[in-house]
Amino acid sequence: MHNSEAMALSAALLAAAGELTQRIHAGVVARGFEGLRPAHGFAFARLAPDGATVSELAGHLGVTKQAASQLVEELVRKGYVERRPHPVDARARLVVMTELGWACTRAAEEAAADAVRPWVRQLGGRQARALYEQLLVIAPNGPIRPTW
Amino acid sequence: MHNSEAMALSAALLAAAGELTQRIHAGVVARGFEGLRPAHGFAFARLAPDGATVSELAGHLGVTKQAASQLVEELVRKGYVERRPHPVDARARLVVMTELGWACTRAAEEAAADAVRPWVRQLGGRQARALYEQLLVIAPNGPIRPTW
DNA sequence: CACAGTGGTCAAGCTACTTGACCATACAGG
DNA sequence: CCTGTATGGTCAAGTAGCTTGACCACTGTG
Repeated sequence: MHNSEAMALSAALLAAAGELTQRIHAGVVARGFEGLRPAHGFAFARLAPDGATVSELAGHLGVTKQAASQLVEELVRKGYVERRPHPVDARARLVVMTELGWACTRAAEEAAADAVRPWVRQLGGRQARALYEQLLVIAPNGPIRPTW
Repeated sequence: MHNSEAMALSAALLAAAGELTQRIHAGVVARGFEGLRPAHGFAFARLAPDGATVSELAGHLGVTKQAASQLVEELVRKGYVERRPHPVDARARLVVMTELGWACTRAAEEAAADAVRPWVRQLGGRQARALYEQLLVIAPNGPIRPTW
């Protein structure tokens, strides 16, 4: 694969990621969840299983813990998450999603499905799954960096 | 494809794009081009063939023309591009790359090739090309949005 | 030749991030 | 059992890159 092709692949990857982000965000807004940014969705993805601390969130988002703390504060104010005392570490606070947060996550999943659907139609289900698996191979579970 | 899978695909796509951006940027810096951000590379990609106007650049980057103008001003100050009178429209100014700009672009292509190489090794050349072509299908030539 | 549309820049404001300082708690070593 | 260092979290202030708004130069159509 030549240098120029590598560059073209990068551009295509970035364009696809940007468009997808935009579509999901638009879908979430259309479902009535306002005042949120894509970065909040990435935070939800990390919080969803069992909650997380601010520091873990910061690592996941690729920002400082101060920035993550501000983001959490904003989500608390809007009712999507709440801070609870950490069960085993009295320094830490476990951030968990509220029912509203879960509802927003479900909306995001629906929006993601809507956004991906035309791709599946164009590629076919088999190739769409191949795309997914290829992406998993090359980016196992790295941090998601909302800002470049 | 279920909702949760669509979300996972999105996350994988975003993680891959973010990691790739970071690697290319690091490679460019390592080759001696400092004071640049990834967004500048996306600008170069649009300027490379025949130059472009500020408005075209703004459309490509998904920002206002004021922001694009500031970005161009910065690149001019650092010697990567220069503004020339537009050949057919006296209102417009054609932004073209200098020799330094071309050198930086070549460095970025090398860095992109370095970043993509491990993926090609893991996936195999055949699947890597398939990945590229799948991405072209789903994101033909949309704008690149550096910031979310 | 009037006038709406477009290309570009200047200026001011906003927002999400950063760095720096600080406190509370954890934990390992004397 | 202290003491020193590391870690989790927040407060405060500064910053970078974007936005909106205003404006001028030029285009092109009626």
